Amino acid sequence: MTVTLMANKSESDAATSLSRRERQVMDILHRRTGATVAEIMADLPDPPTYSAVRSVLRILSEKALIKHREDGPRYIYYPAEPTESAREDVLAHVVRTYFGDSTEQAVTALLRMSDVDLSEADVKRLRNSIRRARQSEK
Amino acid sequence: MTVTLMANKSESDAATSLSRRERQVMDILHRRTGATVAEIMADLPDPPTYSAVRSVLRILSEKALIKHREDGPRYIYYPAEPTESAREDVLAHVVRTYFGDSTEQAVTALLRMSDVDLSEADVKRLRNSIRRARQSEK
DNA sequence: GCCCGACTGTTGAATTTTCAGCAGGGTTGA
DNA sequence: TCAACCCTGCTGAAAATTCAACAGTCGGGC
Repeated sequence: MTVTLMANKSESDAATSLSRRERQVMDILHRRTGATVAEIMADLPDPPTYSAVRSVLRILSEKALIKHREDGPRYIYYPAEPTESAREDVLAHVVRTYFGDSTEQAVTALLRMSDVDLSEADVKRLRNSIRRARQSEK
Repeated sequence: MTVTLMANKSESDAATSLSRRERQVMDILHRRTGATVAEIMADLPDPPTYSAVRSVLRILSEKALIKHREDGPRYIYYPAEPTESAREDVLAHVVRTYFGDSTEQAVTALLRMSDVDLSEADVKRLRNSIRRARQSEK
């Protein structure tokens, strides 16, 4: 039997090992589920030049963190790992770092933040979506 | 009357504007709620030298993102903004970036990930903790 | 009292990240 | 068909980050 232990410091951190710009670009690609260079540039804080953006994209490609498809004359870049998969990693990181690994506290904070009132109806909806999600993954 | 608008791209990003090491160190400080240089160094991926860590700490101090108190002969560093406050920013960022601003989806993912079953008892517990949290903030 | 060890403050260099300019190729519209 | 434009690929430099070495200070044990 083989057991894989996650070293306490690594966390499979393709996540934390990115540079500032790299991370910003990845965020944009997840938010927009794909974007052109122009769109990325527009969304970046302190927008750099077109060339600068393309440099970051080249590096992300080399690291195999993004892919692109052609859309007429231009490229549309998107995350190599789909957003749905990345979600788990991100949530795990946040829960561990900011909530002492307590999922419950994280959920509480989320609901509180968003002024969700957790009425009966909401609970039912949550239950259903969780159930559906579980079903569809089998 | 003065109205402050949040530019759609800024998100008050003291968060996304940090360098790789800076972010890693901030994460560690939040996780441990304060740490010595030695502890930080031990937790960093690809641990650099003692001096390197201290450089990052100096920069974070200059940016007023961390403080320190003395503990006998050494310093204990901790985030200037307490973890509780930082939580909101982080969650908002994650929800926006990875869940299309849908808090509900984020909650669902969290619960699903952690195999929480959302029984009656759990719901009650959640309700209570939210209620308590709301009370105590008034 | 004195030495030893551990820690901080600072300086400057190596490395990485970020960036701009230029050349080449394809697409579009007249 | 042809020209203008937009986009990509690439190269090298500027800027920022990351790092190591050194000097000084403080506390603790002998």
